[in-house]
Amino acid sequence: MKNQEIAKIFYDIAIFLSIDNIAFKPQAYEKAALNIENLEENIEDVYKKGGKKALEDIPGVGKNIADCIEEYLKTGKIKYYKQLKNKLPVELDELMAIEGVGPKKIKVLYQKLRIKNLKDLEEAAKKHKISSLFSFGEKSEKNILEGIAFFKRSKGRFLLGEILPKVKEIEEKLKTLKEIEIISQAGSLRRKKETIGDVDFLVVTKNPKKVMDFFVSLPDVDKVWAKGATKASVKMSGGFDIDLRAVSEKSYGSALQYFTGSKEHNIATRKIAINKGLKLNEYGVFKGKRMVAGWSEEGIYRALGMSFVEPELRENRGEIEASFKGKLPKLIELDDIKGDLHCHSNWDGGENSILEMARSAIEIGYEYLGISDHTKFLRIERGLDEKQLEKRGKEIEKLNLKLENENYKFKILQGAETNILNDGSVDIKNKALAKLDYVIAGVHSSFKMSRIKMTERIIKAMKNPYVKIFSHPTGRILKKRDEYQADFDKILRAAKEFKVALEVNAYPERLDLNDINIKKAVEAGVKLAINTDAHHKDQLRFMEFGIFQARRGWAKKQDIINTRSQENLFIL
DNA sequence: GCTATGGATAGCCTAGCATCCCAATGCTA
Repeated sequence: MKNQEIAKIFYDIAIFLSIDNIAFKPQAYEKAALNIENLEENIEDVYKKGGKKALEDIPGVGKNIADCIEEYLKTGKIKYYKQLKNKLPVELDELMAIEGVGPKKIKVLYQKLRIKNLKDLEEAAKKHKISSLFSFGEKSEKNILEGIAFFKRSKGRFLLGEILPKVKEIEEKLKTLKEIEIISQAGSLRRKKETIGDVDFLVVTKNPKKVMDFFVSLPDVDKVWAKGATKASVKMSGGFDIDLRAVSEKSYGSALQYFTGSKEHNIATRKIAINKGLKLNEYGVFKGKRMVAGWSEEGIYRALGMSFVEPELRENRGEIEASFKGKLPKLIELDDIKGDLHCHSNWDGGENSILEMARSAIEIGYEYLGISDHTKFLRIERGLDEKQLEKRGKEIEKLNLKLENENYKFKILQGAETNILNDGSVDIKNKALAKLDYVIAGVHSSFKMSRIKMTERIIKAMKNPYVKIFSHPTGRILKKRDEYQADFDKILRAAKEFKVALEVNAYPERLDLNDINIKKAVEAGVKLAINTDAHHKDQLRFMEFGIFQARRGWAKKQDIINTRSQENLFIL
């Protein structure tokens, strides 16, 4: 789909325009980008069906932007974008990825030091060329170096959320080849890790050559790293690599087990095989020369005396022992979810009306949707104050009546995502909080507090009797910002004591809590809420990423409050 | 640049925070 490519260009144009202090246009391009990014239909199809007119029906797309889209679909280029890029030939992605570096600084860095990319930036910072620049100082230089170090640690990995849709598309294309009898994802992708290094596919075929030929000639293949009889490796236009391996049917299970990993899990399973006088490799489980298992993964584990281990658990973090004892958890599934408790409407910075959000939730099959708009401290997100919350409450009551009249068994809940201020208080008065169905509290400012202060700040907010959910509890942004410093064990104890659920934020850039912290919470008996933090109705679909994460953290249905019906949500 | 409405023009985009330099700017949510 060209949707993502076009959205990306418009996001870049927005940045270029804001560098030049141009008013309003950046927001216009950003808005168009967001809507194109979230468009369910292929934008090429939209154009084919209805021409430019149909493009202009996309919200935020007017005549000019429609022209750009048309130009891109016809020529693969947008001249306007090229002009902007020529004027400031820098790697926006790389530079913007560094926290503390934004559009204006990028311009200064280019004009004064000809810094085009991360490499230039790092060199300049190390040579202390930056601290002497106007509007920069020693601290900015230090922050830039720290930012680069952080970026490097997470470099070369892709967010599950950005890669999975592309992988599904490629998988569908491969499935069209009749020589492919079975195809499966493998590797960290199948284990649903939050970031993915490269994509692994495993296929069963009697004609591997044909499969390999087809694979390396897929339209989005940029470069073929290797191509052999049973394995090929390519670089895709999206920047990520895909490995494809062909195996025979009788070894499919063992190959899948082997290529799914993790490495640590595999080392452990192979040791178990040795202890039982067996040998486990990618071709099967062998007793001497006799193959005793290999066709199915279940068979592999059975041969080792284990029950099947879900891919998300295969990290050698206790799943092997639990499997032997028959104590593996029955993991939460997407179908268990009855509603989403964290999303934003156009009352704050969100894109869609409350009703549009609700209708999307109904379509998914939810029983309820909690609208949790930002509150007043977050001015940029047009956070609501007490009066606006009251007004919104009346609107929600009306909408609930409307939906009831349409015979839906569905309820919109009144929530709010309040801000935990530096002193641990919440930015909305209790009297107003009391009128809501539930309250979320989250940290949205002053991330660099000391560990002790931050922990106290959070725990104080949890003590507020109206706060039911602590949102994105560690504050990290994948590949961009580390967690803030806080004592998570203390927070867990407080969550338990003050009956606050911790959020598993499903937004692909957040996935916060992470797997390890989810497991800690589950073990501590702290309840969790898997929420999308959707700012657009289509983002309610992010729920699956929260589910993956929760599964990696050993969470069961009972651990998650929004698997319950609405009346029992907050009995913690 | 888009949307809404008076159909050519207004309105949209804010505030806290860190840093840099001691008032202003840029970044971030």
